[in-house]
Amino acid sequence: MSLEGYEQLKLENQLCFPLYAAAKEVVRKYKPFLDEVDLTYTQYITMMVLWENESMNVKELGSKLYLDSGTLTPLLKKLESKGYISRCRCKEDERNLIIQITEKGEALKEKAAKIPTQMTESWLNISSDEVKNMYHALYKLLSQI
Amino acid sequence: MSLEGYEQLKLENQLCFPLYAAAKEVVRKYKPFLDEVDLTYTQYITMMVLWENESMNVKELGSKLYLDSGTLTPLLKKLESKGYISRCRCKEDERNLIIQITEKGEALKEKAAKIPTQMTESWLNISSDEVKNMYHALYKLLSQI
DNA sequence: AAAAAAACAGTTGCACACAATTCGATTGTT
DNA sequence: AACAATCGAATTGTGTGCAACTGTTTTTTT
Repeated sequence: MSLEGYEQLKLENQLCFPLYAAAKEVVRKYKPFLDEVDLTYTQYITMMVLWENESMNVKELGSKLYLDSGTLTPLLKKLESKGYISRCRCKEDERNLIIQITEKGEALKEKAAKIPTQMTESWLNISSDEVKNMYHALYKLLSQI
Repeated sequence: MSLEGYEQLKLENQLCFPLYAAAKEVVRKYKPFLDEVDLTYTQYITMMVLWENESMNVKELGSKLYLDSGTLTPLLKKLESKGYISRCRCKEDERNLIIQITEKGEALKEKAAKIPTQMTESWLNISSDEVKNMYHALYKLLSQI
């Protein structure tokens, strides 16, 4: 893709744009399913990490999610107010805030388990090879940033 | 990718997550270059559309950018206050707001032309085949949503 | 032990993003 | 012509997302 003059400045010649737009549209596609479990997309991926990990601090959570405390602090308070997680200072090192799933949060896992299936059903037209290739390319890109 | 039980609920088994994370990180990567021309990423892609199209209304702009008036109205006011665009009601149909590039906005194009090159230089490790494949897969995904 | 540096969560300020609603202008229908 | 329906932009409210900064706690240096 080496283009002359202003060609590179065209929206359709940039990889970043479809990446940006597709990410947004996919998140939007999740909304009706997420509404049923009363989670936003960001809250949902946060819960996914916590369903896998008994206990984490904000820093660890942020590095998995590519989010910082500025985003996570209010989001975690919201999840706490919904009763899905608990937030408490680590006794050994008071700088850390330990996030843990509550019973109610654990119970949500069952309802949420349907979501990935519902989503994949809604874009069946993309071949599983394409999904795999995109998946690997995206993780490669992520690792290089 | 047909997985049993809760396997599908793991972050690393979902395509949406690397898509979401990579899009954010790429936008973040743009920031230092965009700072030099005093544009945010969203303002930048808006200007790209306007550099290609003399005159557009908000609706048309939104459909190219996958954005609605709730996002665009304040953003366009900002670009107007910076002097890069003009906003005025269409005389034939007062419902439409016509957006046009100003001379100052046109002049910005030259400075902005460097950005795509600077960006591609910063992730040279991704092969151009991978970029092409990802590009097509993303547009296919977008077209199906 | 005291001072400096680092680590971590929280806060602030700004800029999206989108759903839902409102408002004015235009078009379609009777 | 009068009314209803539609259209396009703007507004409102909520939730991110990030840079920069703050305050507290811990670690490292001196």
